[in-house]
Amino acid sequence: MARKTKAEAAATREALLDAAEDMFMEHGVARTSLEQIARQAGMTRGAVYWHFKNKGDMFRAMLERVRMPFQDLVDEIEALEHDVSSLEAIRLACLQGLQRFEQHPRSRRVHAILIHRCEFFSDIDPIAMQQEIADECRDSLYQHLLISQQQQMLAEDLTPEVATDLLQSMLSGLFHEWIRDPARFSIYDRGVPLVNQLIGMMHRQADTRGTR
Amino acid sequence: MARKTKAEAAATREALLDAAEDMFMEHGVARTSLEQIARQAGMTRGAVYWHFKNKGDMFRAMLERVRMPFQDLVDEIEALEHDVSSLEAIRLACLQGLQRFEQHPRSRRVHAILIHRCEFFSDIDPIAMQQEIADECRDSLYQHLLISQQQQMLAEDLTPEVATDLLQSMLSGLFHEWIRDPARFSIYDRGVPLVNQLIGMMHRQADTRGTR
DNA sequence: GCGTTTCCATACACAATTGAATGTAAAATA
DNA sequence: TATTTTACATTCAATTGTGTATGGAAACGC
Repeated sequence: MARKTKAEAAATREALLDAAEDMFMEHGVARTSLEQIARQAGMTRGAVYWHFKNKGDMFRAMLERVRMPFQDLVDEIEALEHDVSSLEAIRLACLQGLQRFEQHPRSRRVHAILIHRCEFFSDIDPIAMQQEIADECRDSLYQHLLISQQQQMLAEDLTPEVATDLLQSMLSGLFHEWIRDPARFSIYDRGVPLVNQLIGMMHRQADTRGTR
Repeated sequence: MARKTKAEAAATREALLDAAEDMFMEHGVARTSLEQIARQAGMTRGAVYWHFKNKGDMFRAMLERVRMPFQDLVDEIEALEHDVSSLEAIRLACLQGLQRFEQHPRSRRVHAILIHRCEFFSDIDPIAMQQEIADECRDSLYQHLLISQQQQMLAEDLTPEVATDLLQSMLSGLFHEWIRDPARFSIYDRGVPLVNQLIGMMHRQADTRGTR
């Protein structure tokens, strides 16, 4: 086979990763062979083994195309409008995150694969990867909720630890329910009221809501 | 090989399922062969193919040993003490469910396998199975929260739909966080304050009582 | 323009599983 | 007790996927 331009080679690499996403999503990671991926991309296994060491290496590369740490969302919010309370920043960051998932089909697909379409294989541990993502989100949430409490924003009977667990669990559960079948409902439409309601309930009561 | 007693045969069937749990948990469903399962149980593949049609059939049998519908939990609560409000019944059923998971290692293991150790294979669709379990739980929650609202137990700004989504998402997220690595924390210890806090916040305000 | 490197196709050897076929001795059964 | 059925073990054929080795033509560096 003739050698390709650097740009062409990079394009086939992307095409291979696209094909991997397709097949992983449709048949699961374990049940798709490298041959299937190659043919889906219009190539042979030779191309796969040229660009990647093996299936695990391919999987890692696929994940690296869609990283989106939660802290980045908060940073974006605070950079955009820097006079919001930390609790409000969290709320907006959550909504922003929901919107991202809704709008980036690649991110959605890859996460769906990570969570529901793969198990152990070669030197890959998807559960540890999920753990890492969740921990990062959780730490970020906790830092900001700690500040919220110091700013007297949290309800009096609510510790930042419980608040973190609540938000983290709710977001995680919402995400899992949605990613199981994204066509079933819009994570944004269902998530917005949940985030607003929960953060509203966490807020120290200053308005007229909740009179007896 | 000598023929076994009916009781002995049933015992080897159970032993095979136990072995399957072990190997599925340790190496994932796709990466464990029927030979590995058989040897783990001290048998050969002949025994496996006698008791089960194939790996998928084995997987189904494994799941059937640990079914625990959420509605059953509520029924138990209401049978035990029949003069509690529906909101309180939900709360107690949640706590009961948490305790079950903590106490029944087999249930924990099988769910961990269903969620994190398997993907598509043969005619099995684990995601659909998770969907089924989640839907059953969700429907049950909704029915009881609807009644709670009719009994004027819910906060005025809280619809039963949002309440259902909140509780379901929170429970689902808590469960997913925990099942990813059950040794990390106790789902009961972390879950009890979450359930109490969330349901407390959902409750129509009658006094300034905190969590308990 | 020439050697070198790159990008990929083709071919091959090897291991791992699967399902089914067959064997068999003891338990059920009548 | 004679016969049938059960509960496995053993063996075999066939498939499938993997990693690697090899080849070739075009792109790249000089």
